Parts: sequence; structure tokens; C-alpha cells
Amino acid sequence: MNKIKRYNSTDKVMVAVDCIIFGFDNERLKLLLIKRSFEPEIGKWSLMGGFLKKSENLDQAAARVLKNLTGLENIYLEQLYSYSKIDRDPVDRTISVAYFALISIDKYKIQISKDHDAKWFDINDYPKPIFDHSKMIKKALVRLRRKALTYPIGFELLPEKFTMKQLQDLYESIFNKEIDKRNFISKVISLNVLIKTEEKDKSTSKKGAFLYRFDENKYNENKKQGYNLSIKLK
Amino acid sequence: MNKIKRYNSTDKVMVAVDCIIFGFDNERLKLLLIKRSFEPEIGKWSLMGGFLKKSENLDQAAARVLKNLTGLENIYLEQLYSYSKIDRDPVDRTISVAYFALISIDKYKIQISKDHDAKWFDINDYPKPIFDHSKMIKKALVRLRRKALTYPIGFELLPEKFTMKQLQDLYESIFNKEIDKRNFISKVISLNVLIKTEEKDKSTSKKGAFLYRFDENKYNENKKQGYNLSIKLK
DNA sequence: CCAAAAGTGTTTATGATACACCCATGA
DNA sequence: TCATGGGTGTATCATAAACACTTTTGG
Repeated sequence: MNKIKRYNSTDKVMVAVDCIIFGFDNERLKLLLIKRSFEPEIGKWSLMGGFLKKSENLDQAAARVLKNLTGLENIYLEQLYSYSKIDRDPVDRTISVAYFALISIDKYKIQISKDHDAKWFDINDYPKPIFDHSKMIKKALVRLRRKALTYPIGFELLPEKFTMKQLQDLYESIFNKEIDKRNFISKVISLNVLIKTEEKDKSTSKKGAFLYRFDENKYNENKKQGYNLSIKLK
Repeated sequence: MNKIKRYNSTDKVMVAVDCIIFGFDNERLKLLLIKRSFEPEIGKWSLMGGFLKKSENLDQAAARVLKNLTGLENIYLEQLYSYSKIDRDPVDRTISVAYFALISIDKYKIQISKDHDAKWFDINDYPKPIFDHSKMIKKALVRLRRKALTYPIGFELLPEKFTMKQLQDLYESIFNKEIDKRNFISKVISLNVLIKTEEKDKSTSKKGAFLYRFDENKYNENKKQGYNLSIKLK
């Protein structure tokens, strides 16, 4: 190919990534927000974000932003949606590509970077964030709910070993809805992606609850047949 | 708010929108591609695209691109995904936000702009397009299939009045799969969004087939209960 | 021994699938 | 009258939902 003129660059814009970081603390679904230490909107709650660099793609930028805040790598990240309202950022024309991340809060000992004033909030009770971040969070939750029905998100949100109660709590928290224990367990078992270990977690009862692990191989074998954890959404 | 320094602008990039334009000609689902009249990749098939301007948001840019090619306004457009591989466009660093559009090919007398060499292709038989457009098209088809199960896309893809056969052909074409006529019709009727008119289309049979219309009010009333046109995807 | 959480099955209801014949009409 | 596409109903099967009691054990 011969030399080609570069495109007219008068319309170049800043591209940001913002991360909706979901975490599960083995009881409730949480959302990680930071208190902004810079203008604009200093002191207000915000999603963790950053600008896309010339040397990276969007997935990489989102991973960098996430690592910057949590120190974690190889975390589940999925692109959500791109936001482009002209004045969404009062400083400069910026479009933002939102990503959402899924983290098991205690699987890793998360060291939230001291550079940031960050806090986990319950997914049903968090402060109003800046800009259009509220829209992003709502859309991420919708996406997470859909994903939870067709993909074993417990892989990402639960520790290595977990009890059925924890798995059920995760789903109840995501859907903000009580689920019948018997139906839930028999459905989950029938999906055939869990391995029951010999171990018990005695931290919440005298009897103790068996610990389970996800089996990625089983999941990969079975996923052709479809994975569907129907939960009635009234 | 006081004057705030603009963000460092060394990392500004071009933002493009590319439109995956689906159309239904009352027989098969089609895809509209253009033959590029400019470098790079002149003469190859491509999605219709354009660059985001400072004065518009992404939805507006996509609508402008679509109007530019087809002359149509108020067409269903949905943002699909943002593509950002560093060298995806060989000329300059560009990220592209893909949108997909749904058009009833004969509901409007589409005047494809003579400025473009455009052509409708069958969704199962189209030429390999440039850059990452093939990935975009595949993702758009996945999205369309999901959408078809939960939203009456016939609103967008069919003419004002249509026969059950046309509606079924649309779904068979989208899913590339034969569907049982009796099951399909009774399922569609049960969704309670169609109005049967007194008119018949006699163009394909001596007996004639009743024409139906979508009823947007019925749809809006019923959608709280969910809209689900289960089609077995083997 | 008892409080508290873990564990376990069955029945019913709903919805999906499979399947085949009659109808209306213009040529 | 007959060829062609239009229109219709039922029986079976799979899965979701509703529902309550027994087990275990540390304190």
C-alpha cells in the first residue's frame, strides 16, 4: 500500500475507560467506588477510570485501570457500553467506554491502593456518583443479571471453595430476591459444573456445610448443551 | 466551578462509527455493504462508516452515517460494541463503535445514495469485508438473534402489514433454521402484540393470507410480563 | 437437650415440542 | 377439479415452581 494521508484530525477526542467493579464478600454483592481526589467533582464518589493510551487497546486500558486501583491482574473484565453525551465530562469532550469487573473480595487479599480513597458499597445502597456513572452502574447490573443466568459467574466472584449457601447468597444478592433453597440447589447440581469436596465449613453452623469447587473442565464439556440457571424474575 | 485545565491531549484518537445494516426483503435477512471508493482498501466491501464529530454523540453519528447512505431517518439503531485493536485501521489509530440498524427494505422506498456503491447480501452469503468488520457482523448477528427472542423486531424489519408467512420467514432467516408453522403461529399469537386485519395478501397464493399489524400499545402493556419467543437453538 | 443451620423429594403447573390434515381458490 | 399455499388442534414431554420436615452437633 502506498503512503496514505492520515485522516483529518480535527475531530479527535479523549477516550476514557470507566470500570464498574463488582465484588462479592461471601454475603452480598458490592460495588467499588473511589472518592475523587482531583477536579472536577473532587470529593465526590466515582467509578475508577482512566484514559486510553495510544499504545494500548480498550481491554488493556481497563485492565490497567483495575490493576492500578486493586493491584489485581487477570480479573474478569467485559466491555459494557460506550457513553458519548457531548457534555458528559465538563472539562473536555470525552467519550467513555465502560467495563465491568468481577472480583472475589477475599479470594485475593485485595490491597486497595492507598493512592485512592476507595470503598465497597452494597449494590442496593451506594452514593450517587458523578457524571453518567449512575447509568453505567445500572446497565452493568442488568448485564450481570443476564450473565448470571447463562454463565457460572461464581467462577469469578466466589473463593476457590464455597458453600451452597454462599452461592445462593450471591444469586439472591444479584437479583435482590429470595430463592427457594431446594430448587436452587437441585438446579445448580443439575448444571453439572460443581465438585463437592470432603471438607466442611463450620464457621456458620455446628453441623458444618460442605464446600464445593467449580470444575472448569466440566463447564467446558457441558456448555455446548447450554447453561441456563432459570431464576424467575417477577 | 473554577477554570480547570483541560486533560492532556496527547492521547486523543479518532473515533469512528460503523453500521451493520440489516434489512428484510420479506423473504430473507440481508446485510448492506458498500464497495469502498477510497483508500485504504479501495474497491473492497465494507460496512458503512464515518467519523464522530465534536458536535454530536455516537448515536447521532450512527444516524448520520445511516442517513447518508440510505436517506432514511428514525431507523432502529443500537450500539453494539467498541473495537480498538491498535492497528485495526492501517492509516491511523482509530477506535470504532459499531452500531446495528434494522430496516424493512420495502417499507421505505430506499434510495441508496448514488455516491456509494452499495449492495444487499444474504446474511449467510456475503463477501469478506475489510478490517475487523467481519467480527462486527458476526457479533451483530448474535445480538440480533437474542433480541429477536425478547423483542418484536418485526416492528422494525417488516412492512406495516405482513403475513404470518413473512414473519416466520424472518425468524427462519435470522436463525437459519426451519421452524414448525403451527408452533410458531400459536406462540406469536399468544404474545398478544398482533392485530389481524380483514385484508388478505393474494400475491403468493390463490386463497390469500391474512395481513397482520403490530400493535405498539399492546406491546407496551404486555411487556412488563416479559416477551419471550422461545425458539429452540440446537 | 436444644437451637440453629444444613440437607433433602415430591407434586403440580406451565410451557415447549412433535406431529397431519382440511380449507379456499384461481387457473 | 386440482394443485398450491393457508390455516388449524392435540398429546406428550421437560422443566420450573411450590412446598416442610429431618439431620447434625457444639454449647
